Amino acid sequence: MSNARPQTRIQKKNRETILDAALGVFSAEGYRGATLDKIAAEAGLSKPNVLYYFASKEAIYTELLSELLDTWLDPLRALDPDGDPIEELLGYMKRKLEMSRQFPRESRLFANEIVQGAPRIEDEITGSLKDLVDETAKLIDSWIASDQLAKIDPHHLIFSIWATTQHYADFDVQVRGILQPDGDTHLDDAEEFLVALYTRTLTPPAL
Amino acid sequence: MSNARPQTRIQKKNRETILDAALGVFSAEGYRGATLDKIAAEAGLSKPNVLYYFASKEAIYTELLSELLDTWLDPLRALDPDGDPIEELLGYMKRKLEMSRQFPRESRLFANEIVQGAPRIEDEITGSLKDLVDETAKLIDSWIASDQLAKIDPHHLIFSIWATTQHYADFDVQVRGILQPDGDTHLDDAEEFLVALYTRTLTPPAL
DNA sequence: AAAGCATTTGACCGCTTGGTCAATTCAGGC
DNA sequence: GCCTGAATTGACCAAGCGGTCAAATGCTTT
Repeated sequence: MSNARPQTRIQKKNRETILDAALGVFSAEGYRGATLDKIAAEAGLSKPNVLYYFASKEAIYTELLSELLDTWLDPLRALDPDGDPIEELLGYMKRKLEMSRQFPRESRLFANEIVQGAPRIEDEITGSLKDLVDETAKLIDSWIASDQLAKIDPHHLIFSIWATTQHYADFDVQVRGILQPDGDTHLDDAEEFLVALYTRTLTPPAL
Repeated sequence: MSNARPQTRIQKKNRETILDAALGVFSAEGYRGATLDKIAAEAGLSKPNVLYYFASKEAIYTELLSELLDTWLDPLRALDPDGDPIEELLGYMKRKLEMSRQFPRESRLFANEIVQGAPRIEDEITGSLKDLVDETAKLIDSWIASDQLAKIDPHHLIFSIWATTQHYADFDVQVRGILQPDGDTHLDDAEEFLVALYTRTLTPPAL
Protein backbone atom coordinates (compact mmCIF):
# COMPACT_ATOMS: atom_id res chain seq x y z
CA MET A 1 0.00 0.00 0.00
CA SER A 2 3.02 2.32 -0.03
CA ASN A 3 2.13 4.46 -2.99
CA ALA A 4 4.50 6.93 -4.60
CA ARG A 5 1.91 8.78 -6.66
CA PRO A 6 3.36 11.56 -8.80
CA GLN A 7 0.24 13.75 -8.43
CA THR A 8 0.91 16.47 -10.98
CA ARG A 9 -0.80 19.82 -10.59
CA ILE A 10 -3.32 19.00 -13.27
CA GLN A 11 -4.08 15.68 -11.61
CA LYS A 12 -4.69 17.30 -8.28
CA LYS A 13 -6.90 19.97 -9.81
CA ASN A 14 -9.00 17.52 -11.80
CA ARG A 15 -9.41 15.11 -8.93
CA GLU A 16 -10.68 17.97 -6.80
CA THR A 17 -12.99 19.17 -9.54
CA ILE A 18 -14.43 15.68 -9.91
CA LEU A 19 -14.89 15.18 -6.17
CA ASP A 20 -16.65 18.51 -5.87
CA ALA A 21 -18.97 17.72 -8.76
CA ALA A 22 -19.60 14.24 -7.41
CA LEU A 23 -20.46 15.64 -3.99
CA GLY A 24 -23.16 17.75 -5.58
CA VAL A 25 -24.62 14.91 -7.60
CA PHE A 26 -24.39 12.17 -4.97
CA SER A 27 -25.88 14.36 -2.23
CA ALA A 28 -28.75 15.46 -4.44
CA GLU A 29 -29.63 12.11 -5.98
CA GLY A 30 -28.16 9.42 -3.77
CA TYR A 31 -25.66 6.81 -4.87
CA ARG A 32 -27.96 4.98 -7.26
CA GLY A 33 -29.49 8.14 -8.67
CA ALA A 34 -26.13 9.66 -9.48
CA THR A 35 -24.62 8.79 -12.85
CA LEU A 36 -21.12 9.17 -14.19
CA ASP A 37 -22.52 11.24 -17.02
CA LYS A 38 -24.01 13.76 -14.61
CA ILE A 39 -20.82 13.91 -12.58
CA ALA A 40 -18.73 14.33 -15.73
CA ALA A 41 -21.02 17.05 -17.07
CA GLU A 42 -21.00 18.86 -13.72
CA ALA A 43 -17.20 18.67 -13.65
CA GLY A 44 -16.90 19.81 -17.26
CA LEU A 45 -15.11 16.65 -18.29
CA SER A 46 -15.89 13.68 -20.48
CA LYS A 47 -16.96 10.44 -18.86
CA PRO A 48 -13.85 8.46 -19.87
CA ASN A 49 -11.76 11.31 -18.55
CA VAL A 50 -13.42 11.04 -15.15
CA LEU A 51 -12.61 7.35 -15.15
CA TYR A 52 -9.02 8.23 -15.98
CA TYR A 53 -8.74 9.82 -12.54
CA PHE A 54 -10.91 7.40 -10.55
CA ALA A 55 -11.18 3.67 -10.96
CA SER A 56 -14.96 3.58 -10.74
CA LYS A 57 -18.11 5.36 -9.60
CA GLU A 58 -17.82 3.45 -6.35
CA ALA A 59 -14.25 4.68 -5.87
CA ILE A 60 -15.35 8.31 -6.15
CA TYR A 61 -18.11 7.74 -3.64
CA THR A 62 -16.04 5.96 -1.01
CA GLU A 63 -13.28 8.55 -1.31
CA LEU A 64 -15.84 11.29 -0.64
CA LEU A 65 -17.26 9.40 2.30
CA SER A 66 -14.00 8.66 4.06
CA GLU A 67 -12.72 12.18 3.43
CA LEU A 68 -15.86 13.51 5.04
CA LEU A 69 -15.99 11.37 8.14
CA ASP A 70 -13.06 13.11 9.77
CA THR A 71 -14.34 16.59 9.06
CA TRP A 72 -17.68 15.58 10.41
CA LEU A 73 -16.36 14.47 13.76
CA ASP A 74 -14.02 17.40 14.34
CA PRO A 75 -16.56 19.48 16.28
CA LEU A 76 -16.99 16.61 18.72
CA ARG A 77 -13.26 16.35 19.28
CA ALA A 78 -13.14 20.06 20.03
CA LEU A 79 -15.02 19.64 23.31
CA ASP A 80 -12.82 20.88 26.15
CA PRO A 81 -13.08 18.81 29.35
CA ASP A 82 -11.83 21.78 31.34
CA GLY A 83 -14.25 24.31 29.89
CA ASP A 84 -17.64 25.30 31.22
CA PRO A 85 -19.90 22.31 30.47
CA ILE A 86 -22.93 24.25 29.27
CA GLU A 87 -20.85 26.60 27.16
CA GLU A 88 -18.95 23.64 25.69
CA LEU A 89 -22.10 21.79 24.70
CA LEU A 90 -23.79 24.91 23.36
CA GLY A 91 -20.62 25.56 21.39
CA TYR A 92 -20.72 22.06 19.98
CA MET A 93 -24.32 22.51 18.95
CA LYS A 94 -23.49 25.81 17.28
CA ARG A 95 -20.60 24.29 15.39
CA LYS A 96 -22.81 21.49 14.12
CA LEU A 97 -25.45 24.00 13.07
CA GLU A 98 -22.78 26.00 11.29
CA MET A 99 -21.81 22.89 9.37
CA SER A 100 -25.40 22.52 8.23
CA ARG A 101 -25.19 26.08 6.99
CA GLN A 102 -21.86 25.81 5.24
CA PHE A 103 -21.74 22.18 4.15
CA PRO A 104 -25.30 21.09 3.42
CA ARG A 105 -24.16 18.81 0.60
CA GLU A 106 -21.87 16.88 2.91
CA SER A 107 -24.67 16.54 5.45
CA ARG A 108 -27.07 15.22 2.85
CA LEU A 109 -24.49 12.78 1.54
CA PHE A 110 -24.27 11.24 4.99
CA ALA A 111 -28.01 11.33 5.45
CA ASN A 112 -28.53 9.46 2.19
CA GLU A 113 -25.95 6.87 3.13
CA ILE A 114 -27.25 6.26 6.64
CA VAL A 115 -30.95 6.28 5.81
CA GLN A 116 -30.22 3.50 3.36
CA GLY A 117 -28.47 1.40 5.96
CA ALA A 118 -24.93 2.78 5.74
CA PRO A 119 -23.74 -0.25 3.76
CA ARG A 120 -20.31 1.28 3.17
CA ILE A 121 -19.51 2.88 6.54
CA GLU A 122 -20.96 0.48 9.06
CA ASP A 123 -17.47 -0.35 10.28
CA GLU A 124 -16.61 3.27 10.93
CA ILE A 125 -19.88 3.74 12.80
CA THR A 126 -19.38 0.86 15.18
CA GLY A 127 -15.67 1.65 15.37
CA SER A 128 -14.16 5.13 15.56
CA LEU A 129 -17.49 6.94 15.72
CA LYS A 130 -18.81 4.79 18.56
CA ASP A 131 -15.54 5.15 20.45
CA LEU A 132 -15.57 8.92 20.17
CA VAL A 133 -19.21 9.15 21.22
CA ASP A 134 -18.73 6.82 24.17
CA GLU A 135 -15.77 8.88 25.29
CA THR A 136 -17.77 12.08 25.05
CA ALA A 137 -20.63 10.47 26.93
CA LYS A 138 -18.24 9.69 29.77
CA LEU A 139 -17.11 13.30 29.85
CA ILE A 140 -20.71 14.48 30.02
CA ASP A 141 -21.42 12.00 32.79
CA SER A 142 -18.51 13.38 34.76
CA TRP A 143 -19.90 16.87 34.35
CA ILE A 144 -23.23 15.63 35.64
CA ALA A 145 -21.57 13.87 38.56
CA SER A 146 -19.96 17.13 39.61
CA ASP A 147 -23.33 18.91 39.44
CA GLN A 148 -22.30 21.11 36.57
CA LEU A 149 -25.04 19.76 34.33
CA ALA A 150 -28.60 18.61 34.81
CA LYS A 151 -29.04 14.86 34.91
CA ILE A 152 -29.65 13.69 31.37
CA ASP A 153 -28.78 10.71 29.17
CA PRO A 154 -25.57 11.72 27.37
CA HIS A 155 -25.97 9.45 24.34
CA HIS A 156 -29.46 10.68 23.58
CA LEU A 157 -28.32 14.23 24.22
CA ILE A 158 -25.73 13.81 21.48
CA PHE A 159 -28.29 12.20 19.18
CA SER A 160 -30.65 15.12 19.72
CA ILE A 161 -27.95 17.63 18.87
CA TRP A 162 -27.19 15.76 15.67
CA ALA A 163 -30.84 15.47 14.77
CA THR A 164 -31.85 19.07 15.43
CA THR A 165 -28.87 20.63 13.70
CA GLN A 166 -28.58 18.36 10.67
CA HIS A 167 -32.32 18.67 10.13
CA TYR A 168 -31.76 22.14 8.68
CA ALA A 169 -29.46 20.77 6.00
CA ASP A 170 -31.06 17.41 5.31
CA PHE A 171 -34.69 18.57 5.31
CA ASP A 172 -33.94 21.98 3.87
CA VAL A 173 -36.75 21.92 1.29
CA GLN A 174 -39.30 21.09 3.96
CA VAL A 175 -38.06 23.79 6.33
CA ARG A 176 -38.03 26.40 3.59
CA GLY A 177 -41.39 25.29 2.23
CA ILE A 178 -43.02 25.75 5.60
CA LEU A 179 -41.24 28.95 6.55
CA GLN A 180 -41.76 30.73 3.24
CA PRO A 181 -41.97 33.48 2.23
CA ASP A 182 -39.56 34.58 4.96
CA GLY A 183 -36.87 31.92 5.03
CA ASP A 184 -33.71 33.99 4.94
CA THR A 185 -33.00 34.26 8.62
CA HIS A 186 -34.25 30.81 9.54
CA LEU A 187 -30.86 29.47 10.57
CA ASP A 188 -30.30 32.41 12.88
CA ASP A 189 -33.74 31.79 14.38
CA ALA A 190 -32.89 28.12 14.68
CA GLU A 191 -29.74 28.94 16.63
CA GLU A 192 -31.65 31.16 19.02
CA PHE A 193 -34.24 28.42 19.52
CA LEU A 194 -31.66 25.70 20.06
CA VAL A 195 -29.65 27.82 22.51
CA ALA A 196 -32.82 28.25 24.56
CA LEU A 197 -33.70 24.55 24.23
CA TYR A 198 -30.34 23.28 25.43
CA THR A 199 -29.75 25.97 28.02
CA ARG A 200 -32.99 25.02 29.76
CA THR A 201 -32.26 21.33 29.37
CA LEU A 202 -28.68 21.38 30.58
CA THR A 203 -28.80 23.92 33.39
CA PRO A 204 -28.79 22.00 36.67
CA PRO A 205 -31.55 22.82 39.15
CA ALA A 206 -30.52 25.48 41.65
CA LEU A 207 -29.07 23.90 44.73
CA MET B 1 -62.72 11.53 -11.25
CA SER B 2 -65.79 9.54 -10.28
CA ASN B 3 -64.38 6.06 -10.61
CA ALA B 4 -66.44 2.91 -10.30
CA ARG B 5 -63.58 0.44 -9.83
CA PRO B 6 -64.75 -3.12 -9.33
CA GLN B 7 -61.86 -4.00 -6.99
CA THR B 8 -62.22 -7.72 -6.61
CA ARG B 9 -60.84 -9.40 -3.50
CA ILE B 10 -57.81 -10.66 -5.34
CA GLN B 11 -57.13 -7.21 -6.77
CA LYS B 12 -57.28 -5.64 -3.38
CA LYS B 13 -55.03 -8.26 -1.87
CA ASN B 14 -52.42 -8.05 -4.61
CA ARG B 15 -52.37 -4.27 -4.64
CA GLU B 16 -51.76 -4.32 -0.91
CA THR B 17 -49.06 -6.96 -1.24
CA ILE B 18 -47.33 -4.89 -3.89
CA LEU B 19 -47.56 -1.66 -1.93
CA ASP B 20 -46.15 -3.34 1.15
CA ALA B 21 -43.28 -4.85 -0.80
CA ALA B 22 -42.65 -1.55 -2.55
CA LEU B 23 -42.57 0.30 0.77
CA GLY B 24 -39.79 -1.98 1.93
CA VAL B 25 -37.75 -1.61 -1.23
CA PHE B 26 -38.26 2.12 -1.78
CA SER B 27 -37.51 2.99 1.85
CA ALA B 28 -34.38 0.88 1.89
CA GLU B 29 -32.92 1.88 -1.46
CA GLY B 30 -34.55 5.14 -2.48
CA TYR B 31 -36.59 5.69 -5.63
CA ARG B 32 -33.72 5.23 -8.05
CA GLY B 33 -32.23 2.31 -6.19
CA ALA B 34 -35.50 0.40 -6.15
CA THR B 35 -36.26 -1.79 -9.17
CA LEU B 36 -39.45 -3.41 -10.35
CA ASP B 37 -37.70 -6.77 -10.21
CA LYS B 38 -36.90 -6.35 -6.52
CA ILE B 39 -40.43 -5.20 -5.74
CA ALA B 40 -41.91 -8.09 -7.70
CA ALA B 41 -39.61 -10.61 -6.01
CA GLU B 42 -40.42 -9.18 -2.59
CA ALA B 43 -44.12 -9.41 -3.36
CA GLY B 44 -43.80 -12.92 -4.75
CA LEU B 45 -45.13 -11.89 -8.15
CA SER B 46 -43.72 -11.63 -11.64
CA LYS B 47 -42.74 -8.22 -12.95
CA PRO B 48 -45.46 -8.04 -15.64
CA ASN B 49 -47.97 -9.04 -13.01
CA VAL B 50 -46.96 -6.11 -10.84
CA LEU B 51 -47.46 -3.84 -13.82
CA TYR B 52 -50.88 -5.37 -14.30
CA TYR B 53 -51.93 -3.78 -11.02
CA PHE B 54 -50.01 -0.52 -11.29
CA ALA B 55 -49.39 1.54 -14.37
CA SER B 56 -45.72 2.15 -13.62
CA LYS B 57 -43.00 2.21 -10.99
CA GLU B 58 -43.71 5.89 -10.54
CA ALA B 59 -47.40 5.14 -9.95
CA ILE B 60 -46.57 2.75 -7.11
CA TYR B 61 -44.29 5.30 -5.54
CA THR B 62 -46.67 8.24 -5.70
CA GLU B 63 -49.52 6.11 -4.38
CA LEU B 64 -47.38 5.17 -1.40
CA LEU B 65 -46.39 8.76 -0.83
CA SER B 66 -49.84 10.27 -0.94
CA GLU B 67 -51.28 7.46 1.19
CA LEU B 68 -48.63 8.18 3.75
CA LEU B 69 -48.90 11.94 3.97
CA ASP B 70 -52.24 11.85 5.73
CA THR B 71 -51.17 9.25 8.26
CA TRP B 72 -48.07 11.22 8.92
CA LEU B 73 -49.89 14.39 9.82
CA ASP B 74 -52.56 12.81 11.99
CA PRO B 75 -50.64 13.22 15.25
CA LEU B 76 -50.40 16.95 14.61
CA ARG B 77 -54.14 17.20 14.01
CA ALA B 78 -54.75 15.45 17.30
CA LEU B 79 -53.49 18.43 19.30
CA ASP B 80 -56.31 19.65 21.56
CA PRO B 81 -56.47 23.46 21.92
CA ASP B 82 -58.33 23.03 25.19
CA GLY B 83 -55.93 20.54 26.74
CA ASP B 84 -52.97 21.27 28.96
CA PRO B 85 -50.34 22.78 26.63
CA ILE B 86 -47.33 20.92 27.99
CA GLU B 87 -49.17 17.60 28.12
CA GLU B 88 -50.48 18.15 24.61
CA LEU B 89 -47.04 18.84 23.16
CA LEU B 90 -45.43 15.99 25.09
CA GLY B 91 -48.19 13.75 23.81
CA TYR B 92 -47.52 14.88 20.27
CA MET B 93 -43.83 14.12 20.68
CA LYS B 94 -44.64 10.69 22.07
CA ARG B 95 -46.97 9.91 19.20
CA LYS B 96 -44.30 10.87 16.70
CA LEU B 97 -41.75 8.74 18.50
CA GLU B 98 -44.21 5.87 18.48
CA MET B 99 -44.50 6.22 14.72
CA SER B 100 -40.73 5.91 14.42
CA ARG B 101 -41.01 2.70 16.39
CA GLN B 102 -43.91 1.21 14.48
CA PHE B 103 -43.47 2.62 11.00
CA PRO B 104 -39.75 3.07 10.38
CA ARG B 105 -40.11 2.21 6.71
CA GLU B 106 -42.63 4.97 6.18
CA SER B 107 -40.36 7.43 7.98
CA ARG B 108 -37.39 6.48 5.81
CA LEU B 109 -39.46 6.74 2.67
CA PHE B 110 -40.21 10.36 3.52
CA ALA B 111 -36.64 11.00 4.57
CA ASN B 112 -35.34 9.70 1.26
CA GLU B 113 -37.80 11.83 -0.67
CA ILE B 114 -37.15 15.04 1.23
CA VAL B 115 -33.38 14.73 1.44
CA GLN B 116 -33.36 14.52 -2.33
CA GLY B 117 -35.38 17.69 -2.71
CA ALA B 118 -38.92 16.32 -2.44
CA PRO B 119 -39.46 16.59 -6.20
CA ARG B 120 -42.83 14.85 -6.02
CA ILE B 121 -44.39 16.38 -2.90
CA GLU B 122 -43.25 19.97 -2.98
CA ASP B 123 -46.82 21.12 -3.53
CA GLU B 124 -48.10 19.27 -0.48
CA ILE B 125 -45.29 20.71 1.63
CA THR B 126 -45.98 24.31 0.72
CA GLY B 127 -49.71 23.61 0.74
CA SER B 128 -51.53 21.48 3.25
CA LEU B 129 -48.48 20.76 5.38
CA LYS B 130 -47.52 24.41 5.69
CA ASP B 131 -51.12 25.36 6.48
CA LEU B 132 -51.37 22.78 9.23
CA VAL B 133 -48.04 23.78 10.74
CA ASP B 134 -48.85 27.48 10.61
CA GLU B 135 -52.15 26.79 12.33
CA THR B 136 -50.45 24.78 15.05
CA ALA B 137 -47.86 27.51 15.47
CA LYS B 138 -50.66 29.98 16.12
CA LEU B 139 -52.11 27.67 18.75
CA ILE B 140 -48.73 27.39 20.46
CA ASP B 141 -48.34 31.16 20.32
CA SER B 142 -51.69 31.57 22.04
CA TRP B 143 -50.56 29.18 24.76
CA ILE B 144 -47.44 31.27 25.21
CA ALA B 145 -49.46 34.48 25.29
CA SER B 146 -51.53 33.11 28.15
CA ASP B 147 -48.35 32.17 30.04
CA GLN B 148 -49.04 28.47 29.84
CA LEU B 149 -45.81 27.85 27.96
CA ALA B 150 -42.32 29.27 28.04
CA LYS B 151 -41.56 31.74 25.29
CA ILE B 152 -40.19 29.75 22.35
CA ASP B 153 -40.34 29.85 18.55
CA PRO B 154 -43.25 27.52 17.64
CA HIS B 155 -42.06 26.63 14.14
CA HIS B 156 -38.63 25.59 15.30
CA LEU B 157 -40.19 23.76 18.21
CA ILE B 158 -42.14 21.66 15.74
CA PHE B 159 -39.05 21.13 13.59
CA SER B 160 -37.12 19.94 16.63
CA ILE B 161 -39.83 17.44 17.55
CA TRP B 162 -39.80 16.06 14.02
CA ALA B 163 -36.01 15.90 13.96
CA THR B 164 -35.50 14.25 17.33
CA THR B 165 -38.22 11.64 16.93
CA GLN B 166 -37.71 10.70 13.28
CA HIS B 167 -34.00 10.44 13.91
CA TYR B 168 -34.56 7.09 15.61
CA ALA B 169 -36.18 5.65 12.50
CA ASP B 170 -34.17 7.38 9.79
CA PHE B 171 -30.74 6.98 11.38
CA ASP B 172 -31.51 3.66 12.99
CA VAL B 173 -28.27 1.96 11.93
CA GLN B 174 -26.22 4.78 13.39
CA VAL B 175 -28.12 4.80 16.66
CA ARG B 176 -27.87 1.04 17.02
CA GLY B 177 -24.24 1.03 15.97
CA ILE B 178 -23.31 3.49 18.69
CA LEU B 179 -25.55 2.05 21.40
CA GLN B 180 -24.56 -1.56 20.88
CA PRO B 181 -24.41 -4.07 22.44
CA ASP B 182 -27.39 -2.85 24.46
CA GLY B 183 -29.77 -1.36 21.95
CA ASP B 184 -33.00 -3.03 22.89
CA THR B 185 -34.45 -0.42 25.19
CA HIS B 186 -33.10 2.56 23.30
CA LEU B 187 -36.49 3.87 22.24
CA ASP B 188 -37.74 3.77 25.81
CA ASP B 189 -34.62 5.63 26.89
CA ALA B 190 -35.18 8.08 24.06
CA GLU B 191 -38.70 8.79 25.29
CA GLU B 192 -37.48 9.43 28.81
CA PHE B 193 -34.81 11.76 27.48
CA LEU B 194 -37.18 13.66 25.21
CA VAL B 195 -39.80 14.05 27.95
CA ALA B 196 -37.13 15.66 30.12
CA LEU B 197 -35.88 17.80 27.23
CA TYR B 198 -39.26 19.21 26.32
CA THR B 199 -40.58 19.48 29.85
CA ARG B 200 -37.67 21.73 30.78
CA THR B 201 -37.96 23.66 27.56
CA LEU B 202 -41.68 24.25 27.64
CA THR B 203 -42.35 24.85 31.33
CA PRO B 204 -42.81 28.60 31.82
CA PRO B 205 -40.65 30.27 34.48
CA ALA B 206 -42.36 30.42 37.84
CA LEU B 207 -44.26 33.66 38.19
C1' DA C 1 -69.29 -27.56 -20.35
C1' DA C 2 -68.66 -23.58 -22.39
C1' DA C 3 -68.34 -18.82 -22.61
C1' DG C 4 -66.17 -14.70 -20.88
C1' DC C 5 -63.50 -12.13 -18.16
C1' DA C 6 -59.69 -11.67 -14.75
C1' DT C 7 -55.10 -13.05 -13.90
C1' DT C 8 -50.44 -14.52 -14.96
C1' DT C 9 -46.21 -14.94 -17.54
C1' DG C 10 -42.16 -15.82 -20.95
C1' DA C 11 -40.15 -13.44 -24.37
C1' DC C 12 -38.95 -9.34 -25.98
C1' DC C 13 -37.75 -4.13 -26.85
C1' DG C 14 -35.44 0.27 -26.47
C1' DC C 15 -32.95 2.98 -23.43
C1' DT C 16 -29.65 4.09 -19.84
C1' DT C 17 -25.88 2.78 -17.28
C1' DG C 18 -20.91 1.80 -15.74
C1' DG C 19 -16.99 0.79 -17.88
C1' DT C 20 -13.38 -0.19 -21.90
C1' DC C 21 -10.18 0.87 -25.54
C1' DA C 22 -7.68 2.41 -29.35
C1' DA C 23 -6.60 6.56 -31.15
C1' DT C 24 -5.73 11.49 -30.72
C1' DT C 25 -4.18 15.72 -28.59
C1' DC C 26 -1.45 18.17 -25.33
C1' DA C 27 2.54 19.83 -22.44
C1' DG C 28 7.11 20.06 -20.97
C1' DG C 29 12.21 18.70 -21.25
C1' DC C 30 15.93 18.17 -24.41
C1' DG D 1 11.35 21.39 -33.32
C1' DC D 2 10.85 16.92 -31.54
C1' DC D 3 10.11 13.31 -28.44
C1' DT D 4 7.69 11.07 -24.51
C1' DG D 5 4.49 10.41 -21.33
C1' DA D 6 0.31 12.58 -19.57
C1' DA D 7 -4.31 13.81 -20.69
C1' DT D 8 -8.48 13.47 -23.45
C1' DT D 9 -12.13 11.51 -26.17
C1' DG D 10 -15.42 9.18 -29.68
C1' DA D 11 -17.03 4.85 -30.38
C1' DC D 12 -18.34 0.98 -28.41
C1' DC D 13 -20.04 -2.98 -25.24
C1' DA D 14 -22.58 -5.86 -21.87
C1' DA D 15 -25.74 -5.62 -18.21
C1' DG D 16 -29.66 -3.83 -16.04
C1' DC D 17 -33.55 -1.09 -16.41
C1' DG D 18 -38.83 0.10 -17.08
C1' DG D 19 -42.20 -1.33 -19.80
C1' DT D 20 -45.00 -4.10 -23.69
C1' DC D 21 -47.53 -7.86 -25.65
C1' DA D 22 -49.43 -11.95 -27.19
C1' DA D 23 -50.44 -16.08 -25.43
C1' DA D 24 -51.65 -19.08 -21.64
C1' DT D 25 -54.08 -20.10 -17.43
C1' DG D 26 -57.51 -19.59 -13.85
C1' DC D 27 -62.13 -18.50 -12.07
C1' DT D 28 -67.15 -17.71 -12.19
C1' DT D 29 -71.49 -17.65 -14.05
C1' DT D 30 -74.84 -19.59 -16.73
